[in-house]
Amino acid sequence: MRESQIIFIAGPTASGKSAAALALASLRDGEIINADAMQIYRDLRIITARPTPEDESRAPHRLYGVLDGAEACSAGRWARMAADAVRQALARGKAAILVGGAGLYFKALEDGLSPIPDIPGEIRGKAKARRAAIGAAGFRAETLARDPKMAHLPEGDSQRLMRAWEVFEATGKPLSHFQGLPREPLIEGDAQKALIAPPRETLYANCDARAAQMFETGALEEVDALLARGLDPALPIMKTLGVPEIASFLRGERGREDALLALQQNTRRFSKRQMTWFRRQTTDWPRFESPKEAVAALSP
RNA sequence: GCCCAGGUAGCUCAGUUGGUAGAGCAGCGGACUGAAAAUCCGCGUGUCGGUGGUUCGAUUCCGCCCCUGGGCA
Repeated sequence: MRESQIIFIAGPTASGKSAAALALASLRDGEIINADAMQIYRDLRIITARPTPEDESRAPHRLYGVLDGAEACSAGRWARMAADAVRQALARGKAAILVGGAGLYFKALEDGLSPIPDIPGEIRGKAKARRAAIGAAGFRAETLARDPKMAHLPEGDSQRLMRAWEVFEATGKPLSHFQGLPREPLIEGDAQKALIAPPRETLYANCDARAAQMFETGALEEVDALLARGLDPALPIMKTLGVPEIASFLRGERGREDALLALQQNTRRFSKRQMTWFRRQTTDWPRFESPKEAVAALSP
């Protein structure tokens, strides 16, 4: 019996996932599919640590830089695109190697998401305006009136409260109603999984070094170009790690060194959050301290 | 060498008229169903420089020592 042709490689930022995927792609004759929330946008190659054009040419890479920054991706949209990419790879007789740091994305693909109708974009603005008008506490109360099962959400969790508010606004039914419906996995069969979880010290050192390197290799120019587009600041791409930090430097609000330190710190915090997710949510994934070990374990 | 000011959490500091201490930042833990590189929630982690003394009790008062900064020589 041969191993699964679907492979999941997850890990926090700067853990060496991309290199592991590339190594595996040649060993397993696979196509690499992005499972990262920001590398999907084409505007920010450097700051999202997307594989270089040379690396991308060494094996098929899917879902990298396929969306314009003016678009908003989502876990659901990604999962549908990823499911297609997996099917296509398998149809070509290739392994599908999904790599990324977005735990929710893997979960969405593997378990499926509840069947919730698409919510029109305008409703988001409506929710935002409503919250601004009646305040955080009032907005939470109004949302709980629409969906009492959201009571576990603190008033500060604007995003989840707005989501619940929006779903009711658009469908007339509580979000929890939809969440109670069965979910359908978007892929067939089990995937082979590997979590790359380097020791914290190593991980943090990698985060720091990589951020410094980004500053030396065009990160500032890249963000400058993004800002020049004048996109809606609420778009996901505008919240990419490094964009706010570098933007404030470009505006003259802080020094370059200060911006770098902030990016390094925020990157470390991000990787810590990712590790919390993986540690708690992917308990059944085999873990490896280095990309090398993960590759070895997944090799044919 | 002398004088002065300090030595309290990883950092910057507050404080205790004597009852073993608390803020900010940093850090750590956690939640997570279409914004997830997002959005939130929680948690002081400490030989109060060292050592003697006074005291029922010293981080606090006193002596000596060590260290740091400034001044005078």
